[in-house]
Amino acid sequence: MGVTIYDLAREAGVGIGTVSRCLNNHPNVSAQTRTKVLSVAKLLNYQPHAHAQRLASKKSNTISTIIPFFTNYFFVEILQGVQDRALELGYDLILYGVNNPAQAEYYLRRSLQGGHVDGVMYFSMKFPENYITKFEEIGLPVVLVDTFHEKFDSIRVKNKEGAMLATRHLLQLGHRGIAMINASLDTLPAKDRLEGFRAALEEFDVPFSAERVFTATNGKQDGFNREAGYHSMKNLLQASGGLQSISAIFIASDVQAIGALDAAREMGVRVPDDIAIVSFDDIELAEHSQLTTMRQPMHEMGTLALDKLFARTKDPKAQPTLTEFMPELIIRQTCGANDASTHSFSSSTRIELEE
Amino acid sequence: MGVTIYDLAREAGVGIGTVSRCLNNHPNVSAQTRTKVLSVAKLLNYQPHAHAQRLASKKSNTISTIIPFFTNYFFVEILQGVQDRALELGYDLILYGVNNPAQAEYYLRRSLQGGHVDGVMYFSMKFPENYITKFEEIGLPVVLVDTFHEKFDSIRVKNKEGAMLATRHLLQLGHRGIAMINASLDTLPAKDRLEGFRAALEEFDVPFSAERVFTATNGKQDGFNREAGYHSMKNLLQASGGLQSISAIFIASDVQAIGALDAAREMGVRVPDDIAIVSFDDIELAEHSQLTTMRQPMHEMGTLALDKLFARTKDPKAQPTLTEFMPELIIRQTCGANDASTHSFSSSTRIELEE
DNA sequence: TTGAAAGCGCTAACAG
DNA sequence: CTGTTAGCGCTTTCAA
Repeated sequence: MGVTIYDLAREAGVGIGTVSRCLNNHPNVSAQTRTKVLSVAKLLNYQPHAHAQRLASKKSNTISTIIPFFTNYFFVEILQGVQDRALELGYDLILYGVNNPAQAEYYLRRSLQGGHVDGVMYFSMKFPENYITKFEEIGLPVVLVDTFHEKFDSIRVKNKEGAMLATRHLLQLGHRGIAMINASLDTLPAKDRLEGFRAALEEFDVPFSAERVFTATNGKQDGFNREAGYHSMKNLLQASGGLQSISAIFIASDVQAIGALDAAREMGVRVPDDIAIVSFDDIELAEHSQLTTMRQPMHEMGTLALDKLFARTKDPKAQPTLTEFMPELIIRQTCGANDASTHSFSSSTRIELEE
Repeated sequence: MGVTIYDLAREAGVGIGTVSRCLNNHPNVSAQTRTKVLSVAKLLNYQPHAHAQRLASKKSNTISTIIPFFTNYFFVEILQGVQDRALELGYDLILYGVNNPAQAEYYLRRSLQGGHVDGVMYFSMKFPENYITKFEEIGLPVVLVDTFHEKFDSIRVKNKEGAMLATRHLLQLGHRGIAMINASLDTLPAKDRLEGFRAALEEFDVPFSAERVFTATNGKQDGFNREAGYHSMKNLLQASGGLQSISAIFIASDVQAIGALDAAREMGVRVPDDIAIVSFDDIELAEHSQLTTMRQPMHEMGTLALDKLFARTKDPKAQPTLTEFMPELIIRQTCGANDASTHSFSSSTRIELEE
């Protein structure tokens, strides 16, 4: 069934070592034998056995991506970047979608399996401490995307600063009754964005009130989804005080904002007339919903993640790196600042931080 | 660096064969040695080497998914189904996102590589004829999703019938000037949906006019995306006649419809008052945009696809199967049939984003 | 029930 | 430049 290098060797009248050299473009082969072997290989439609190669060479050319709810479009857009670079570099991408914390550990364990993958990309979740040393011992590269740990290469967005920009924008438009719709504080981005929200309020001497932070607790999910946004918005609008005291909301992600818009529409609340909204991410659909939002360079984050992983396989001992992107305020309709003269307050500069 | 079965064998004082048997739950081992070996394995934190297993057992427990533009949410939702089942069955999922036809063949070739994967899931695209025999010869299982070939197991939706239902709905609402926004006819779904559109018109004795079928030709993509929908809608609205003669549109997918809504809003055209819309897919966001659309059971299609692949590895000689789902009309706001709405959303107008 | 040994298909070191 | 040989870590006979 399978053509092996032994077949090629016999057919071409050479040894298997030579065949291997020809196939792998090793230097020390005469042009003549190379042509010969290659033509025989084509003739017999030879296909190398992936796992034999991997066993012998100790390289899998595969990386795993561990992603919470990859149905969240934020991840899809990052994945597209990863995928594009993976194609160039000849990597296979294993997709591990996580639906609860236990699953994340399962996939981590699976990735740890001897030689299974050459590296792991871990998204948005807090990396479990008890796995840190395991990865260090094995020497399996890890890149963290949208989250952080000092032991590993990390890529993320300046969430706190972004949240400040977003909230500040609302404040500058004159709003003072500002609420926040957030996701689970178990995730780093949610925590940082809350901090930024708070810091911006303080800047403007607006007292922070925990009662104005709404987080939908829909089961085990992290809250970065449309439903959670929908429910948070309902809660917000029904809260005592409600629209009396609140005129603007900072929402932790676009998908949540989309859900929030649905809730608002249902309850006859107009955006931005009755309530202004700024969110975070700038997924493709943000434009459709005319969301004013903080843009993250998702595609670039994806390609960079793979580059970092690749670099680390080359130099495992290097210091962990951290790349932080500054999100950019994209003004559309939901914030109520229609004058299109100002399109952005900050440029998405990229900041390299070596530790 | 890696703990092997030799280490376990030495430590437990048995042979490697016995170790292997214990690890794989083979019957013929004494309970005593099994416990012993297993405890040693735990102690040494043994992790089997994936590729050695795969080389020896000739099974990879991996399948590849070849998907056009997987950023299209339709695929994301199917993938979620595939992923859920893959977890249960212990399969790894390789993600191959295709951006042009040549890439599809590349990934097909890659999947064909000896033992690389146990099966291939091929989405929505026409399966290249010259690869049919290659897969048959190798005996590598293929499942087609959202496309069809008699040689392979296929899963799809009754596109023609679905398109007829959609168009008929518009006709029954009294519309006669009905246009269609379609995607590239290189894809089976687009072809079938056009056929259904046409057939429904004929039923009602409405003459079909090719000029009323709009397909945006944005480069190499298949047209099932938001931008294509946007441009098609612009073309439609600017076409001679335009709104004079057209009062309703059947759009080949939700993502295109979302783009079309953007174009309509931009040009001050109200949906459904000025023009009614019915689309296809019922992705999660269809509800957000209140699209009347044809629902496809995407998650179920995903799990079924993996089941079929699994079944085929068990019985490679079985006749190829075809499973067809009948799409279901979901009535929301864009078609203008508000009274019949199946959802509890208020019939108030869309979010007010116009300036 | 168990140990020993023969591969799985390939890479890479080592002689020639 | 090329053939031979020894693994890579595991599964699976085949005897014992």
